Amino acid sequence: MDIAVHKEVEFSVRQREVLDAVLALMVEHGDGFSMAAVCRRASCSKETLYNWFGDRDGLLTATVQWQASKVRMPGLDSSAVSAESLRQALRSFAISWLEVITSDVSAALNRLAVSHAGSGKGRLGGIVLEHGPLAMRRRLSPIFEIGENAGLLQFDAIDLAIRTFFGLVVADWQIRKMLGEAARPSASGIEKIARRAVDEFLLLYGAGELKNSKSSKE
Amino acid sequence: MDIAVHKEVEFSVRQREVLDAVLALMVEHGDGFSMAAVCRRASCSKETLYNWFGDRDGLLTATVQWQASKVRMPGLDSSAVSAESLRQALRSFAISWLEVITSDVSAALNRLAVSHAGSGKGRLGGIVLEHGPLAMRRRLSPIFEIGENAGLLQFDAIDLAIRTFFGLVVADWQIRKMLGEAARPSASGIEKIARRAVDEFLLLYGAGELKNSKSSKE
DNA sequence: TCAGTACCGTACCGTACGGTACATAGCGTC
DNA sequence: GACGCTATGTACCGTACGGTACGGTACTGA
Repeated sequence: MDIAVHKEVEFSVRQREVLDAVLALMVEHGDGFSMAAVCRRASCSKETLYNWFGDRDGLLTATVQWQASKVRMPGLDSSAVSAESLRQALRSFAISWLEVITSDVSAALNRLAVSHAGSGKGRLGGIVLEHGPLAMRRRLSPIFEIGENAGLLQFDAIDLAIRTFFGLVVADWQIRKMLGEAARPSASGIEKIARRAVDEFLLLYGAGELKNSKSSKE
Repeated sequence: MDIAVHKEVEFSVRQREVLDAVLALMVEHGDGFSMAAVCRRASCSKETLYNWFGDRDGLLTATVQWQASKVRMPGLDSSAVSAESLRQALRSFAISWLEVITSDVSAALNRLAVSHAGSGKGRLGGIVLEHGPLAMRRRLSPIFEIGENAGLLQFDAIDLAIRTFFGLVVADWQIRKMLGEAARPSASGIEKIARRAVDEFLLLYGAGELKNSKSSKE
């Protein structure tokens, strides 16, 4: 699952400015912006654009990678894991994830990737898949294993448990956001959603003291 | 929630042929097909196309509605509901839903709607949202209420329960499909997924004899 | 001072596409 | 057989966009 190339691309300051301009345009117009519009927005010339990124697809790819490189996810310290720290880790993971997928930038990126995957035009779909659902699985895996080894989680197959976690957290938020339903839950709303999702998840897969223990109000 | 207009549109046989051609093109090329391509595929003239559907957006809208009108979902007879019949209803609902969202046609449609929602171009996003997640909620609602009245289900808020059901069933299948991950679960695979999702759901929201009762192998 | 480099701004080219106009053909009706 | 109706096929127009070319400018380093 980790065979995909994680080419770490470095961009200059100026290039990052350009890519941020592209991100802004994506949020505003989806795929419907021209290279000329990028130049206007970023105050750069077309030639520079083509020198740096090759063609339009290259520019979009770079933009996706640039955005992906910004996203970081919380981890879990394996040395001192307790019922509460595990619950907290899952919860903040869920919060981060919900914040990402309901953000305008992420929605725009996902829209772009999805439509490119449909046109079979490039690797954008693969890249976003790699940095989206698959990255979530990769990052969640060690946390789950730590939990299992500590006797706090119990599952037959880690893949299925992770998928369940994904489903409980994301539910229909992502697809509704992508389909243009404007409202994004507030910060406290997201926290509530995450809390509930984690509680439900632990009802299903918690073990020992985590099972059936309601979340603390902290 | 039911305020949206369900304009039942009738199409002639010939028009349906054209719309099916559009569907096929969508599956193959996403949004990247021309009106001329539609004409070639359907052996009709541009003028006819524009007479019938107004413009490109109208054609796409009609196509989405035509496809949506094809999808039907299983219901539940409220008179004789038992633990087993409710479980079965949920299960076949889950199976139908999974079959729909992992189909190529649905993926193509969702891609289109999603990218149009991003460009703010039309009502496609709203239409698909209406016939997708929101339709699922609408159709699931009465089933849940029947279950609650029969003492088979127990939830604090029906909306949240439905969202949980959605999450457990759909999980990451839809987004991965939309992002171009080719593999679609087999029929028996889908059944397994549905069975597991319903089991998990009933662990969380089942009451009485449904709670903690593992699913029968039927 | 001058060459080299990196970038900006803009004009330009080819093409593809949405949409329109028109000429033509099948077909039912009187 | 003349008519309206509907649909096909094709030729055409305007435009928008991807991509290229080129002149001009600022900076760097010898």
